[in-house]
Amino acid sequence: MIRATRKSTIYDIARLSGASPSTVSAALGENWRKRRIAEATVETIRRIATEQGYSTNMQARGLRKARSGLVGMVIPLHDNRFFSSMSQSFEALARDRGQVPVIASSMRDPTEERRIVETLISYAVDYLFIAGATDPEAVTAMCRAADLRHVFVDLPGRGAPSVVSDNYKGAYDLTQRLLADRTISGQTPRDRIYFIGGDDTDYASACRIAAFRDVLANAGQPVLPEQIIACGYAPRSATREIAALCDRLGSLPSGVFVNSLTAFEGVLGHLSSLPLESLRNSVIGCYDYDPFAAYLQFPVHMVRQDAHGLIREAYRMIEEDPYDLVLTMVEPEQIAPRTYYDSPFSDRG
Amino acid sequence: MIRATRKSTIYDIARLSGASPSTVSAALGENWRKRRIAEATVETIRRIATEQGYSTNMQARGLRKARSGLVGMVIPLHDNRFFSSMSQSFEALARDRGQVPVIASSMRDPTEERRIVETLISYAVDYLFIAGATDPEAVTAMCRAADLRHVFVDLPGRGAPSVVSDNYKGAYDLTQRLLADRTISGQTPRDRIYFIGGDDTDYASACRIAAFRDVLANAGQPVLPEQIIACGYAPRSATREIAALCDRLGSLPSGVFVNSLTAFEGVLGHLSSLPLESLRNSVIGCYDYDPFAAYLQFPVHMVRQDAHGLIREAYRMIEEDPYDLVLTMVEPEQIAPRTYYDSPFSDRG
DNA sequence: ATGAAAGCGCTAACAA
DNA sequence: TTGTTAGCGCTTTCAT
Repeated sequence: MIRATRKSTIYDIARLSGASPSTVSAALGENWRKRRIAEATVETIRRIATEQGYSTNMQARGLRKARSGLVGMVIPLHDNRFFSSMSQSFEALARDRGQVPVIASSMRDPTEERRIVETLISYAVDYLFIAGATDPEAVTAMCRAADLRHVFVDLPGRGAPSVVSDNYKGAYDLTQRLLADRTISGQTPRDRIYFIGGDDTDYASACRIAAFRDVLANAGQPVLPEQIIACGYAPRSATREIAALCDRLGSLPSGVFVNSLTAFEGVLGHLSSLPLESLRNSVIGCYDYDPFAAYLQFPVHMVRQDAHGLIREAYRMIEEDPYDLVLTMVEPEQIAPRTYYDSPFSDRG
Repeated sequence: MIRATRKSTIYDIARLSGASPSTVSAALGENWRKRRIAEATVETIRRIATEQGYSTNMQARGLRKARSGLVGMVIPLHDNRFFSSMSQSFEALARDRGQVPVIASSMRDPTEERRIVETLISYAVDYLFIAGATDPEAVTAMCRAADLRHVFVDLPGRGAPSVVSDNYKGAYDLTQRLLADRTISGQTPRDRIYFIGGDDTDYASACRIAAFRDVLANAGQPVLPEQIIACGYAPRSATREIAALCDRLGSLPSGVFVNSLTAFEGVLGHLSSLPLESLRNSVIGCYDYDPFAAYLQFPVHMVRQDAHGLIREAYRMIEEDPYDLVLTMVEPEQIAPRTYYDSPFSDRG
């Protein structure tokens, strides 16, 4: 392997062009107009820079300017439709602004989250976006100390602007649709609608559960404790819980509100062991969207969160002056069963 | 909003502790042993640093050491099961090593890819991983000039070590399974197996097409040009092409090899408009895995690529001395229809 | 066992 | 229109 020569610096270009380092710096940057560098000089310098394969050392620039050109985002995990859509949008918007996105996943672990924020601050990111924060107060404290603008996404914090999905409305509408689609509406345990999946201490789930309760209460079918099965996000536990529920009831309940794709994956693990017939008298909804889940052999009502809208709003907030502590809601979309949905990104493979 | 005080530096800590900046630097770092700093001094300094909420300015350190602690990875897109799994693995492995991962998506655009590599070089990343490169030669040229270790993932380059999925074997096995599962095996157009989706100029697709041809040729059913429909990755075009094909044949063909999840999403758009009965005499396979696709009303043979294995190998390669130009293959896994698959990540929501 | 000083590559004030 | 200079915060010789 041939060892390359040292990367060239503005001093090399200065020497080669006969100009001074500061002239080179200006000529290569945006502000050569107000420094009144002769156009000819600029051209020569740029030509030489290109020839030498020069590129700005961003660490040096960042050190000098005390801004890095990096923008950080923390997400719970990469391997998730919703969050990876956020990443895609975030990257596009950051690049539009000439910034370099750094996306890190916290695995929903507060310690890891703090470590990541600390690291991003060390690298002097210009802004920080935190999606699904596990400890918003701690994040705000760290960002305040570093004088860093930040914004919460999907899960709000009180120390910074926040942009969240309208979970209440999304769940309200979904529950209503389930109610409307049900064939039976008695009051036996089997006739009820059950909520399964998620974590009720989690902000988003709490909102959805509240909406679920409200719709059913308004319909004169107040929710009993056993109708809320917040068994986490793991497919496995959802499989176990839905199986246990079916056992208790003697059949599938008349309706199931599944509170995440991963829980739905688990529910499916059980449903697929049932004869298709037994699904006829049940209505299924899932909070979150997956194109394949939309094509199962039974209809599934889904909710699609607007990841792009969330990030767009978050960027708006963080760039806005004054930098207000407002809470912005972004509405999710209801997806009818078997719809072929056209996402901004699903056209790329 | 309360404006925070300036971030503290080693000079602040030096002043507060009565030690010199260089002592502080050493005490805060790893090499205070060989600098024979008194243990007591180290402790005092660390205590004060913690009190002051000190954290290293990585731009300054990076500038001085000429390494940033950042590791870059380029992927085609975030919003994709396979690539986002790679991101997740990459992040974990980078963090194990105390590095900070920066993941950027190229949208499969060579210009964008070059721009990203350029940017990452500007930030002095320590290593660069390029997944699904569109122009490996250009990437290698840039990395050589910057004396930057890099490795190609999923799509090989000749200028650096490469780790790729064994697309030939994955497709070979999948095609054989389709062949074995078929009920008919005549030679009419309808009795053939069709390959749909992907881009035949793309390395991975080319390997898969080659395997597809070979299996069928070996079975005495040489592949005709019209059996290969490499219509890209967009769901839409797959829908159009499968519909056109069914039109031509008067029914679904006896087998379909779908060459990506997005193409499969499109194929599904058409299949769902057909009576379930008409699928009975067809066997469907998809190169790539999705848990929901595994639960459709008809059996789907799938192939699951080992994203984690790819990244693990890539890291091994890039850290190895000597840094050899070898090509490593990682085998994908065949997933039987309706399998409930337990991925390393699917247990998290 | 510790301090002083140079310098990484860049930008911005200030001079000329 | 351009050059000189200081300094961002850190690490690393080289002295002591």
